[in-house]
Amino acid sequence: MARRGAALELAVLGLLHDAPMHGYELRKQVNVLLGWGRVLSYGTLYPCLKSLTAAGYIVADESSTAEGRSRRAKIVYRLTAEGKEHFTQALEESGPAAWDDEAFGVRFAFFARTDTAARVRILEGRRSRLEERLDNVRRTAQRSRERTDAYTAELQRHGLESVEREINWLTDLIDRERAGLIEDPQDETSSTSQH
Amino acid sequence: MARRGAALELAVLGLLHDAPMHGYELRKQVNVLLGWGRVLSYGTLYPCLKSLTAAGYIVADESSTAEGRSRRAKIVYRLTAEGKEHFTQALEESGPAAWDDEAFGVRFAFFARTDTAARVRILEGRRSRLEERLDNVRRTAQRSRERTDAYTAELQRHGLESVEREINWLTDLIDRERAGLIEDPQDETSSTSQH
DNA sequence: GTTAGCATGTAAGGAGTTACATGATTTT
DNA sequence: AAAATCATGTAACTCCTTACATGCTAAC
Repeated sequence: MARRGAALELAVLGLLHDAPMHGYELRKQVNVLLGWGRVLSYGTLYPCLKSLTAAGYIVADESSTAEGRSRRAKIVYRLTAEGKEHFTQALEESGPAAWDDEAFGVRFAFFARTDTAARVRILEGRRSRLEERLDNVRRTAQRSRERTDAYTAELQRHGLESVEREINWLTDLIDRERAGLIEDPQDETSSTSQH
Repeated sequence: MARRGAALELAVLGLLHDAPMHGYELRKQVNVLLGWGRVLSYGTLYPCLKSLTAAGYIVADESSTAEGRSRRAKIVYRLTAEGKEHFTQALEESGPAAWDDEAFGVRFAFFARTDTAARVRILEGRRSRLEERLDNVRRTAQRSRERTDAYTAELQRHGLESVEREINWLTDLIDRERAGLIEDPQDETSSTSQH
């Protein structure tokens, strides 16, 4: 596994883990997880559902609305036992595949079902990935005498600032994880969540 | 035009407008324009250069290093008159095609060669696109009782904050444009352009 | 002399979009 | 009764990446 399109599959599996759903509803939820206003098309979602069905991770319950014939079926997808197993295993993975731009958001969304150690590993991995990028950019920016107009400089500045902010966010989250301020929602041990 | 892959073509044209370059150097520069640490592969760049050559917008100067035979050629690409024309025309376009995530960065990078009116139109278009997204997300977030765990909420919060920050950045830039604080580098007439 | 960076490409395939095609249900 | 939203899919296409294949040139 750890293919490129794994993020979508994981999102689907995780959402169906919460509750069975139609493809239509699923798409909206996936859009939230994928975040930042990008919308997933049905042309991507339905083939994905098909392949997950073929793999045996989900099943399609067609409630054929009585007489069955001409009516277009409404399909509710739900997770199988194998699907649950697969999802759980996928959540253990805390290596580079979980740090990618795409995958990270989805992994983060399911942190409630990920154990603390893995959470910290993922957050730290993500952070060092971004830090790497940051000084990569900074190095090449110095080295090559590049296009020096004010707009290019402003674009660069703004980009760096955004990444720095992202890194700070991750640092805060890591600190909070380590301090145990974010509790496992399954745990009933009193969580004194401090904003 | 205004195809999806137009951003890369525009970037190449714009960079070659500054100076003739090897494909190798071009890639590095494009990476800067595309920003945020993404790197363009040769598998994308060279076919693009080929198609731009076929279109007559650029020419490939092969300096066959004397005897010409077995040596692998080093190729310097440079803009033709038609390419220059095409680029200039492309910069006039200030509609939705210039507000896309991909395209916007590239358009911004060439703002020095774009007139103030078009700059403001693009910045405003970009801003309203982001605002649209923002309250789209906010609306759907309220409506559907969705996954309520702390991590999903935090992800959402962080995403919204980032977009808001982006909008503020754009607002500042628009104000500065209108106040004429950023001058056209070519212009010597002190333009206090007040929209 | 060998590593690192410079330099040019191609073939296969993956991930996703757009546009199309169809129909049911709810709200106004 | 019309409009909006819910709902399911497919075919063609595009952009881009990965992996491969080749060779030159400077530095250590």
